Amino acid sequence: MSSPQPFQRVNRESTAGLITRQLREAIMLGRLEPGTQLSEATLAAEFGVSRGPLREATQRLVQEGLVRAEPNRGLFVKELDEHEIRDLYAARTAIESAAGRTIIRQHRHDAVLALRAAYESMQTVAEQGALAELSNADLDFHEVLVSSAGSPRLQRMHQTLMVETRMCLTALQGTYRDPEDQVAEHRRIAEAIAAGDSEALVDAIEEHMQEALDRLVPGGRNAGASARVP
Amino acid sequence: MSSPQPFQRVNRESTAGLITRQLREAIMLGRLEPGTQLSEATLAAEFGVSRGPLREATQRLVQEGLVRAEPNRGLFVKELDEHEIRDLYAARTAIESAAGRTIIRQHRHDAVLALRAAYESMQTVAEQGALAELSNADLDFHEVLVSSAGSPRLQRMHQTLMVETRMCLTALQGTYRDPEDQVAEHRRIAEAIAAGDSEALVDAIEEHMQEALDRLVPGGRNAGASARVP
DNA sequence: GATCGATGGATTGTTGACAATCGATTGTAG
DNA sequence: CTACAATCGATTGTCAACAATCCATCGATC
Repeated sequence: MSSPQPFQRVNRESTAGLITRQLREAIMLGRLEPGTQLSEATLAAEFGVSRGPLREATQRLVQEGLVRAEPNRGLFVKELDEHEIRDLYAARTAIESAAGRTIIRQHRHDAVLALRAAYESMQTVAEQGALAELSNADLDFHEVLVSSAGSPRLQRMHQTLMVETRMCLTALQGTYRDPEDQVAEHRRIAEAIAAGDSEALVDAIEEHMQEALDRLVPGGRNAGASARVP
Repeated sequence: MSSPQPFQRVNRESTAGLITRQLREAIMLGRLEPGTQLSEATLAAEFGVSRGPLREATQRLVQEGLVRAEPNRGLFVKELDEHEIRDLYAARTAIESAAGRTIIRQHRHDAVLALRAAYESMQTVAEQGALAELSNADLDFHEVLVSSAGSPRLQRMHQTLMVETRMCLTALQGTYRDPEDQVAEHRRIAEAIAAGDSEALVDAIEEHMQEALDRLVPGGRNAGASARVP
């Protein structure tokens, strides 16, 4: 046997899949603003397909939580309020902590190397002052973190969360933050894993998420899901 | 203003939603055995609807991971191999630990009460010797655990995992286990939360999941996702 | 003047038929 | 008897038209 996979399976992605990707990206990057109504007929015409595949695509996005469907009313791009954003980051904390703990438990040195490479890549673009690229490198780091855990389910759940995260980042585009701090937080996460210190890892991730939240929801302070008593 | 929600919104569930639920339940309870091919035409005829809504329903299940779609071949009920089951329980560990930690962090005494009620309910059915009911009560406990955390995203991810869990339980229907142990494990989880001890909580959940794994995959021992070196 | 009811426009929800694709079967040549 | 090629059946993928539903606007009545 020569190479294990001489050729990649010819990828005949379904049209629904293609449309899903395009729509998801449009939402993610803010090209479709939150709250916008999506007309099936209009979109179908724009994509040059029938309403069948398009409907399938939008239904996927509904299930991903990026689109809200009001029965017999229409489809609307999901709007993320403060509550939603908090929940998003809580969920990310859960997934990414679990991923990190898994890596630690399995002594995955290759994962550590990949994570170091990821934050060093952040460092590089940070020094170049490419803020947009830094954002991508940031997301890449988290992607590497979760994919290194080798859990398809965690990874799939995380992907959805990362799309929403990108929505948030798009929303506060322009806000400045010290790139060095940003890189440092990720280094701290990676090195906690390298050191096999689960507690330090969870602390690092929780603080990292809190940091992000503070920039996204400047007003609200602690207040978990409850806030029943003032 | 009288009651905050005098009446619940009239629930006109879409036909696709109804079909999705029915199919999901059939898969969950083993009425549709893993590996079975699902014919759109046949199913549509059985449900008495067109292929449109039915297709939408199956696509949802595909995205939930309960059904595998081979392009131009057909739909097949997902089969859970050992690897999948391990991943499933790893993902559950992640979600449920996070849920528990959230409850602890927010000092949600109501959640503790709900959890105690849940395992006491287990205790009751265990004493009555109703094994099928005990299974349900078991799943209920975990449902309460995650829903108490008040995170829509964690809860949604968990629901999917619980359906797969039910598939597993259906598969090993008939295997006996000491009900007292089963209840005790859940009590330990609940009391770790009551005590606010995050570490004890995670330990309890991890052992609980390991216990379940041991019964589901008797052959395989540790071996995470790797098993590279014997 | 305010409330209730009817009409209109637009949207989704649903349907049945058509086309493209794939795997298995069968037939044929070597 | 084996290997290859064409055919066949079945399935999904796709489409355009139809029906049902909802919201907004407008008019009538109290």
